[in-house]
Amino acid sequence: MSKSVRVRFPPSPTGYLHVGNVRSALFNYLFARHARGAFIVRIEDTDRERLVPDAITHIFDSLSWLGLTPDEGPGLPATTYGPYVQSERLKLYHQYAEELLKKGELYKDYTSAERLTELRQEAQAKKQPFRFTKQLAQLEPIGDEPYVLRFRVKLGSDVIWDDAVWGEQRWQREVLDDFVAVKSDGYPTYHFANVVDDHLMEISHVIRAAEWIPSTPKHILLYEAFGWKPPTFAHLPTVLGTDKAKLSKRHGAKNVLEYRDAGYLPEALVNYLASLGFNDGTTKEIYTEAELIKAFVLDRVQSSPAVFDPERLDWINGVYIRSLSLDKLYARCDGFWPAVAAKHDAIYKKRVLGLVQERLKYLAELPELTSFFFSDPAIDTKLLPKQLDAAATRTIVEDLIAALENSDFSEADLEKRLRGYVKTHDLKAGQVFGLVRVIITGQTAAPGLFETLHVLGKKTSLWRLQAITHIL
RNA sequence: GGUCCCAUCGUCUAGGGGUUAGGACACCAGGUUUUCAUCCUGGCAACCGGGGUUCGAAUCCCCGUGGGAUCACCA
Repeated sequence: MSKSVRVRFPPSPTGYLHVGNVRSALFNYLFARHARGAFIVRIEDTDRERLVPDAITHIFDSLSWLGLTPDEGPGLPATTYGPYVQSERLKLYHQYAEELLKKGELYKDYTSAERLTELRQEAQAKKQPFRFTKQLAQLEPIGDEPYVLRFRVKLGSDVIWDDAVWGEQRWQREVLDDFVAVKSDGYPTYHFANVVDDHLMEISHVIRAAEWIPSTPKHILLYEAFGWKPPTFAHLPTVLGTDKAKLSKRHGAKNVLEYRDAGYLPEALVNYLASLGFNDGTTKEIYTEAELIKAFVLDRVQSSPAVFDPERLDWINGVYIRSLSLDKLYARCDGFWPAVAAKHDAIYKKRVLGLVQERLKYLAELPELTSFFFSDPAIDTKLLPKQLDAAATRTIVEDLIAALENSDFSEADLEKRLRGYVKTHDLKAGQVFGLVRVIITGQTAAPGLFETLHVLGKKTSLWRLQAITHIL
């Protein structure tokens, strides 16, 4: 048995979890479960300026909605690895920073922000890549200005790692710059805190988005400076928007809770997200979580970027909605019914749901699909069959009222009477049914007519037919 | 611009020295049907280009092109 698998998902509470982020969380989760290892959530709140107050709540709500339950993390029973919030680990970072400072791996830099911008602009003007080195640093204070701790990148052999997804990666040290490890406010940067924590928490695999590839060499240098063994790195392909650019706010990159609120099922989102950059080599499309866990291996993670396709998500969600039993689906519909449905009981709503289940792509469509079951629709007379003039329409409606007056409103009887009427009057079924459909539902597209009338009931159905005669 | 990465239908992808290059979404057509949806059947649609290597390349190599990521006291 090799060293146990421990992976982590380290969100920063500077924003909400969007689908790109959560894909990383999912892959970590699947990898951990597959290997019977630990899935750890660590909050990286070292950017004090951009903290978003309710982001942490949002992040945990998102993970729990998707069922990505952490084994270790904030709010969970304490372990020797905790705490799992970086702002509570400051002493640790200072202690390790001190160690590197003594070793000469870190140095104090008093360079001002203005000076830094100036240097960058100069480099820009000369079309040279800007690379901060110790020669550029201001090693002594002029007054009482704050300093940062920079990591000294020494020249040497290339930094190499064997990425579990991308294969061997090789970086020349010349292109790396002396990055900041501890900021002037005393907080560590991502690079520093991340490495210290991953080591202390005995993280075995760092599975994160591909945008981290360029900073991985810095992390490796840090491991080297400490004399620590780096974890295995596995970078996940970027998730792109339809315009092929990295998914972000400007795509309206929806955050996870927005999908919840639109009535996507978590298992459907998980299924879809898992297919973004991973497949098991079969033609299987629909996976339970257990199947994903079983199938998930890093070997089969893609290195080419994947475009997020909302239409495919809709399809998968529809598949899941259709596969649910009526009771189970009903249980998920809370909060999605139109307001007018409130005064109706569960039995009635379930019957309605039964009629629209196969038409739903996501639950937020419920109101537009079902509102006429709960309140009389407004009738747009332009939707009535154009082949019939007002007089003919009126006659048919009146005949129909008479024909249905004695019906028991079972689907079978409804069908018998309506078809019978069409036949004896030598009319077209489509025309008459279309007419009734618009009168009853206010729409030209709706569930089956007999089922609809049956569920709606005799009183409401006849009432709607009668009402229309007044406006014809 | 520097560095790095990526490249099979519009999209997600399978495959990979010799295949009719497979599946799914979307789209189109037909069937079922009272509409819509579901369901069934069929169709459209791809190996970025050029050189090599090879008996043979979409597959391996090189170059080009295109796309992406990243170059912060943000993560």
